[in-house]
Amino acid sequence: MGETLTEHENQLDGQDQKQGPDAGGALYRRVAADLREAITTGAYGEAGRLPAEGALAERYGVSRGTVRQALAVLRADGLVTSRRGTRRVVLGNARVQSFSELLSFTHWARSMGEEPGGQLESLIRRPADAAEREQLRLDPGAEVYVTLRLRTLSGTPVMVERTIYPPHVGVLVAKLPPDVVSHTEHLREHGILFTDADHTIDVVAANGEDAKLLGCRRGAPLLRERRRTTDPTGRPVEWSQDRYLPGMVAFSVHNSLATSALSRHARESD
Amino acid sequence: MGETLTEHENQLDGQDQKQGPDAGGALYRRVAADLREAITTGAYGEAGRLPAEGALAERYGVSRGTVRQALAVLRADGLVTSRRGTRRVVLGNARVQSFSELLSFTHWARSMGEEPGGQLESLIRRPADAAEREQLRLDPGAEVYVTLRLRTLSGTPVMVERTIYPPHVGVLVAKLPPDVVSHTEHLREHGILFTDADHTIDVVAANGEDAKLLGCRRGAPLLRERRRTTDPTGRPVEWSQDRYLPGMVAFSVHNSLATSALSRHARESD
DNA sequence: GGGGCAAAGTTGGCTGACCAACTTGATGGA
DNA sequence: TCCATCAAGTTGGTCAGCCAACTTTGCCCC
Repeated sequence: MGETLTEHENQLDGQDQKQGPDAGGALYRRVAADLREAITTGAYGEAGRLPAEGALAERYGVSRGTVRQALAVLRADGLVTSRRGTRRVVLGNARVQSFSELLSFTHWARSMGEEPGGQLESLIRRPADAAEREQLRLDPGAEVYVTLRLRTLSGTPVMVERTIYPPHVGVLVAKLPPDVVSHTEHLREHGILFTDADHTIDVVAANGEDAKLLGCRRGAPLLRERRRTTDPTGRPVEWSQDRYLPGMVAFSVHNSLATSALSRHARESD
Repeated sequence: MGETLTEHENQLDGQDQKQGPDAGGALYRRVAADLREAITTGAYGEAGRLPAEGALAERYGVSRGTVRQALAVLRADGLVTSRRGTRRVVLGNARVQSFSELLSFTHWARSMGEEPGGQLESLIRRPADAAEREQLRLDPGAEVYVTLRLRTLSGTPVMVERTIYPPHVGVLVAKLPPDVVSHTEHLREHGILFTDADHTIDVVAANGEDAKLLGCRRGAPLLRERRRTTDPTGRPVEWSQDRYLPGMVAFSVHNSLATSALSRHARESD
């Protein structure tokens, strides 16, 4: 009971417990956000112990179940441990970005204080091949929109992005001016939402096109991320293949016995 | 109400609702396992809708809260969507492996039906440098154990593994014969548990040592995975750097607005 | 001092209940 | 026919309570 925190000590002040404009509307999200803040600023120390669930519940004026929900978020992000019988322990200062920073090159760049750029090299419409129909769950005979873009950070080329869009998304992309930086943002404003994504990360050699755009040798190694994104209803909205120059980017994941989402697997035929 | 499933229709048969020897002890884990089975075998169709939470609760004879806990697992694995107002939809057949398959080269290889091998090239004990003390949370003056191993799949070299162990783990590793395939398994039997891991994935060029062991050119691109693993108490037990030959392996992640754990970030200095 | 043991503290798991927010489909009117 | 409205169905979120399993601490006894 002798714990005295200089901050994070009162019960979610602001707006009479209504949804404040800063934090997420749900109670457990606000508790999670507050605890995350407290942890990353070192309020509990490097490997310190968190207060008990009951104590947190009392402090925030919520039920223990809500606190548990909040802590589950932090556990999934790899911020704290979680085992029966003992208090939670701070694991690390893992800064896990928002979902959008992973999906949108633009958001990611801006969050680092860099200026993102994108130049559309080509946009064509053509019938989908078998693999594309499979990935985007399209009927035989359906068409797809294929874009090729060179992405830059503060002017220097970083990544080549090849994206396949299903028709209902492609028509919107096709209407965009070629110098629009963020397709994702534009699509969101037109009601196309991105909620789930599967990522696969490996290494490939640069082909002629990659080499010309990125200014590297043909055959030079590139970090490749393939991504299939779906909307809230589960409908695929994008199938993209991004190729990064080495040394510019790395991908980070946390996984644990509790919640694992990453998997290593043998590369299937390309 | 007209749903008739040929399987997965009764209430978790076996052992009088006690923890069966096959499934996880917790009730929600068994429900999750059963639903995963049903989904991956296509019982609900490609993009079909799952039964309502209430219906599942009744079917399995558990409360709705338990069903929700089970479904949260599937949602985190990217198997189903989850939005307010409508039934859950099957997202994909994502086969997410167990935590151990990611941490242990041996487990991973065996799960693919390949024969893993490992040859210890060197094992030395020396004072930890600043970075190692930081990663493994060691006191100044502490020593570390450094291993270098060449990993093979069915005889062919695949990966070079450099692992830094803190003293309490290193002493155990040092006692192992040089041809032990799975260090992880051996350590687990001696009470060293692996529960949480942070992974960072990027590309590096092979140095002279890599080239000699893997049989590739110096400067050839390798897929690098750096991993820091901790035990249940949050204490670091390993800091490893694995370098894979390209084309042999890829990493997969699922993330969503609900649960995001992956992050892309600019590469800091090496 | 050391080892075993009991008790307190803490998280995991499960239940039942309630309301809010949202989606979908049907109904009915312009 | 088309559109607005409404009602039913469904998931999200929160609460209170209970017990089990586990860890840690401190006590007692040898």
